[in-house]
Amino acid sequence: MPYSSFASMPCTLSRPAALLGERWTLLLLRQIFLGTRRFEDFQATMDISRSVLTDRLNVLLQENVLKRVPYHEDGRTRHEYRLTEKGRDLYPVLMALRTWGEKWMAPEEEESFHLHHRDCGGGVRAKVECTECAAELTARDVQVTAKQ
Amino acid sequence: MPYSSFASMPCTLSRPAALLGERWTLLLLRQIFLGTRRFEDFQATMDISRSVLTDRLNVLLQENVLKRVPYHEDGRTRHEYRLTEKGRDLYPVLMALRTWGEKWMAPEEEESFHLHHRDCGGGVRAKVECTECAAELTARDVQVTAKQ
DNA sequence: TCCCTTGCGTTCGATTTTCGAACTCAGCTA
DNA sequence: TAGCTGAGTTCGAAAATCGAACGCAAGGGA
Repeated sequence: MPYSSFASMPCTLSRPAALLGERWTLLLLRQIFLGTRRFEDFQATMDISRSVLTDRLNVLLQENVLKRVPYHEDGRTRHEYRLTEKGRDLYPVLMALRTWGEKWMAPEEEESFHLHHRDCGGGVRAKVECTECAAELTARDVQVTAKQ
Repeated sequence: MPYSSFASMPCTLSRPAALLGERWTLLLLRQIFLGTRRFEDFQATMDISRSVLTDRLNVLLQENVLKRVPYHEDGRTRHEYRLTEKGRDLYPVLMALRTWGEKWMAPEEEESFHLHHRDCGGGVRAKVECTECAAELTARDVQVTAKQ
């Protein structure tokens, strides 16, 4: 079973994991959420090779995580990469990574960006919760049952 | 800048992203959360090559996401791989992936596992919330400011 | 004692991915 | 006309991954 075939496994976790578990994809999404939209800017800020950048952008376009949007500059039409609704919905994944990174991989100095809620100025964190009782859940609170 | 150097960037998102954005690592963690603990079982369920499996397990051991725990079977001592507290804390990341996968990549048939809260039987989902007002947040509700 | 099995790796040559540098191409601009 | 710029494409070299075979230590059975 090659790595890519996880993309077709009947598991709601393994397919996203196969997509985002490709080299550069998570870092690319991080840049996009930070506002980067153009090929040259991805190349400059991440220093990814151009061919791999092309490939990753195309995969995300195909998966409908990104869309190409035309814009005008200096009188000519170009395209930029923007998140679709599906792409914007990946925000909790990135925030879960950040929340984890802050707790467990933070260096001595503090983080380089501050995130806060526009309305109230509070901090931001990812969590898992029960859809019924709204309790915060850890792996131990969750029972896994194979579907019959 | 090679891919691996993101591991040392002063960003609480890019370091975890560089770690989990390595091929197989997310899928390996998925198996571990599902209860797989032994080398042979990882090999059998994921069909990853043995050398890469060795490498990924070692990276996760080094990062202190996993620990080796001795156990006895047939009178001899062996080791299994278990999550540390740091590793268990990755649960929200995996659940965020799953929540996204369910919404956006679910095939016609339903998922192969059911997850539910042990105490009340409710469903499980990942979300991002404000640490002050507890509102659920999307990317648009969050302001990013560079730390000065 | 000798041989077989098991679990857990390591080694190695072949195949895939990724890398970096150069090249292409279209549409301005001087 | 020549040059510049954004957005790729191409291609040979380097790195990562693959599958299959090998190693090895600790039982168990004959």
